[in-house]
Amino acid sequence: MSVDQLAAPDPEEVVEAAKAAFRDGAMLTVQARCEVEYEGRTSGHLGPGDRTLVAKPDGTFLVHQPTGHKPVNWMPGGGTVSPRISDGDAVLLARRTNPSERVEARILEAHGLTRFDATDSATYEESGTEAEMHEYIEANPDELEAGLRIVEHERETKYGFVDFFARDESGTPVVVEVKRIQATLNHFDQLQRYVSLYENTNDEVRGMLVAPAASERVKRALRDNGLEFVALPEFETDAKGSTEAKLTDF
Amino acid sequence: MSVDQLAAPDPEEVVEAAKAAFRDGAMLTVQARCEVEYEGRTSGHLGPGDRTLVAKPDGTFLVHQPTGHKPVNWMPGGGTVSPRISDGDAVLLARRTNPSERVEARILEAHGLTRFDATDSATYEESGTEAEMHEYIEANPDELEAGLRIVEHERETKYGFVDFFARDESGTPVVVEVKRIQATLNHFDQLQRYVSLYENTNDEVRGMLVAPAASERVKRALRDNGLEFVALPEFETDAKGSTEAKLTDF
DNA sequence: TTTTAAATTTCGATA
DNA sequence: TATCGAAGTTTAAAA
Repeated sequence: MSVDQLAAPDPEEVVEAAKAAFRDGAMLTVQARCEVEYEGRTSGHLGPGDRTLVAKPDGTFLVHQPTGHKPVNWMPGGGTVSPRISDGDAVLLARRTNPSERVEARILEAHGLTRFDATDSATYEESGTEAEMHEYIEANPDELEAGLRIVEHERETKYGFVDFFARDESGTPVVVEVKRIQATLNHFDQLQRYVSLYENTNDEVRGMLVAPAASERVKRALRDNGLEFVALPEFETDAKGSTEAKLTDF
Repeated sequence: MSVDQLAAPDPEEVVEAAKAAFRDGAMLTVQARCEVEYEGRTSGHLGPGDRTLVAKPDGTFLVHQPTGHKPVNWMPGGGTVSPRISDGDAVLLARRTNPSERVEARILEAHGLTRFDATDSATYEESGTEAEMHEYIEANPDELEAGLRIVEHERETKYGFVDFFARDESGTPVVVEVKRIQATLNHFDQLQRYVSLYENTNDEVRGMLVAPAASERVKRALRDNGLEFVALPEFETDAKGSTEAKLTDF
């Protein structure tokens, strides 16, 4: 069986099970009342409460409260998790270097513990990414503007990469920045930076921000600075249709 | 006891336990071989493999592979998770609206299941944030430059918020952008955007990027555009010292 | 509800 | 190894 469960383990059992799991490359999940300390890029403390702790063989360590998407404390992979007894409690210490940081969970009471010898060779296959949007634009530049020709994709400049370098019908250079999501002021910044680069060497250059949508403030910033916004609403995606379809299963 | 564990539950047991947990506001953790589908802002598929599934009472749903910090699939809180039997398998469907999206985990084989009636009233207390850096600068403007006076904190402009609006010893306006981490080109962009606003109405304006450090590329971009970088190295934080101190515990 | 910017962002690609 | 930009980013605060 690939799973071993312990109910209400005492501190020594927690440490033994954790050591064995890490040695064997198994995932560890602990339901516990615990306190947590973090020290690293910032520092913080979390007082006693019930949380689900997850430790992975790659050094990932997660502390999940009963609500919220993000773990309240965590350590990304690359480091190590070491179990020990301290002042009579089981303590899980996750550490890494570069940046140097540590999360320490003091287990005041372990309610449950599960060791999971998991094997997973599958990789996540995703579609609908910005890369696909690039492919679409490269194949259909007319969708942005009639007569637009793509000259170069991902052109490197002194200060960064331009998504597309193009020319319009009259041959004027056009810098194109593409976003998969609603455009933000930071995206405007990026485009502005690229365009100002070309303006230093070439007076005639257009800047075009392409996204499914943009807020009014972003549109005004673009307009005020002689830049253009092109909406590609067909790239707005949600699961409304498919959700409704599946709901008929019920 | 606040934890109930099942070993190798069959599909009906999984669905019953999940329904009961969601009804009672308990956390649910399942170790299982499963397949996962996502449809929403993008779409994706994950073939069969061993993962740890976590469902929270607020609708949060996480699918964790044996490696990596981020869940391979997830649903943030605010929606619902509904269990059912489909083609003989237990299926957990997490949905939400705005944006409309869904994650469906088909459990091919449940190795373990834990229901956790968790109560956690503690909140995370953190220090070392950008807000604290702002407080420090407001109290110690001389650290940025002798004679600098802070005129306004978080001044709103047409294109966004300026961290500090200040004046130097000779009365020249200074726009100050503060970053807690090493400065990036995007941070330079932001400062450039704010400064260009004032340049339209006032020829004399200085732009100052304040951060613990900056890459050479960022420093060059600032220099080339008449902007300034001020290093506050005392805000570089890591846990090196404290980690080494604690290591003496071993 | 929408917008805005921070985040212990993480992650992947690239030089 | 550093740097840069995307992300199903999430989250919290402000308008």
